[in-house]
Amino acid sequence: MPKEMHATKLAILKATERLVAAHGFEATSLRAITAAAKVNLAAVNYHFSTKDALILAMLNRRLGPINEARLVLLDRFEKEAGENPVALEKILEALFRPVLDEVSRRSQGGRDFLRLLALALAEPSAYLKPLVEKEFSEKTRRFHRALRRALPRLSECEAHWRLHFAHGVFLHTVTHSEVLECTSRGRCRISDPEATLRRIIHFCAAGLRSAP
Amino acid sequence: MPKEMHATKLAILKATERLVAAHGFEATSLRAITAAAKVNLAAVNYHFSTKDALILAMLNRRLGPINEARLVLLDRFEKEAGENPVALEKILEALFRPVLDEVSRRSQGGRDFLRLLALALAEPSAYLKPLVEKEFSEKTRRFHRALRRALPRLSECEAHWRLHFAHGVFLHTVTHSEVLECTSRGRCRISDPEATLRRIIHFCAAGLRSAP
DNA sequence: ATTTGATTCAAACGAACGTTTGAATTATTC
DNA sequence: GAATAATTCAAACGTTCGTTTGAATCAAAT
Repeated sequence: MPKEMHATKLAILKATERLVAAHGFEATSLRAITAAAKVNLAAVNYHFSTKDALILAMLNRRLGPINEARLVLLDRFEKEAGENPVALEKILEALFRPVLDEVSRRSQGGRDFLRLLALALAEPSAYLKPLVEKEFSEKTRRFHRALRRALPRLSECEAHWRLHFAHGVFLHTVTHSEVLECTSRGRCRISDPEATLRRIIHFCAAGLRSAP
Repeated sequence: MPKEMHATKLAILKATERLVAAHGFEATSLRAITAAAKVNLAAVNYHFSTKDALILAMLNRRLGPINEARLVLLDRFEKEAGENPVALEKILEALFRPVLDEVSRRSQGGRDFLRLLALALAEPSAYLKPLVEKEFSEKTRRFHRALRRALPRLSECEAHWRLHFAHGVFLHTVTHSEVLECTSRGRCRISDPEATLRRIIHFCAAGLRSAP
């Protein structure tokens, strides 16, 4: 897909990613984007029709592969487990690792991607709602089922709540890591993704396993 | 303070709260605010100088009392505990209850307030940074100290991480409750604040207590 | 009743926005 | 190499934005 994409289109997407992460959706103008991408202003409307469509294309480019990777990883763990339920820690790893992998894969711009995640979640504009719902709905269903097999004592409702909590731990940790660095006065850093992942999984597993 | 405030100023603040929660900071124009508040457009600049100052005033009006209530509640629990460390569940209650109280106190507009919280956290604009830092820094220090007394086996660094995780559980739960309602297909509702608080505290306490 | 200060108002300011246009340019196809 | 399609470009469109202005209105104090 990226091979077949025009250089202009790709440059616009990359510039959009960087600028939106830094300034937000509304505060990022098409003029700033096209200036950073060194393309003509009208190129945006030519390649993406509208600004909203550009934003959606930019988010989909990143979120699609990540959700796919999550399901692939869960598949692998389920195959490895055979008849047994997948271990709770493995389920959480399948849920969280692909995001952190995406962050560390790209030397720079890793944090940009997390900012976009936080922005898209908080954005009240209606045009992002379908994307967020798609992002959560079908993926969560698979993980919910795996979770219920791993923790059969949990009621269906309780499992939904706790999966929501686990998502909160992860999303808040990675999207607002600067808060942790600030309140700990630099003592805690998120720079090591593997250690961060281990901490998050450990915390969530304990919360998920606790007696209802 | 609200007694001494001019009716115009108050009407602007209330309208701002509602509209910003619905549409975001940038997407909410002063013209929309003043129309909803039934005041003249220039009244905003007269009473608040600038739009940014208006946003800050609106957020401070809500966040200030809540952080105060958190510390007051923690004080009370510490006094009740005497020489002993405050129970972990009490610490978490002091941290989270004041927010949910604020939500249920106002029949309507309760969810508006949570949306504002999520928006302010995600907003990349520089002018909100001081507010977010003030919101977290001094308050977190008090709760961090109480947490270390309750869980002396935790290293200082580990305590910072886990407090950050607990914040994530709470903030994501309340600010994105619609995601939970969607993924659970309506089975889980956040409408009962007391039950929600109990669930969150239970989950976080288990995660915080787990062996390092 | 008059003066003084605070508040409201209609109107306009300049700047920035997303989008459109139509010609110029480049790439592709026959 | 001519014809056709795809892309780029400078310029402008109409709108909306936050802010300012200066007169009008209201309140309080003399």
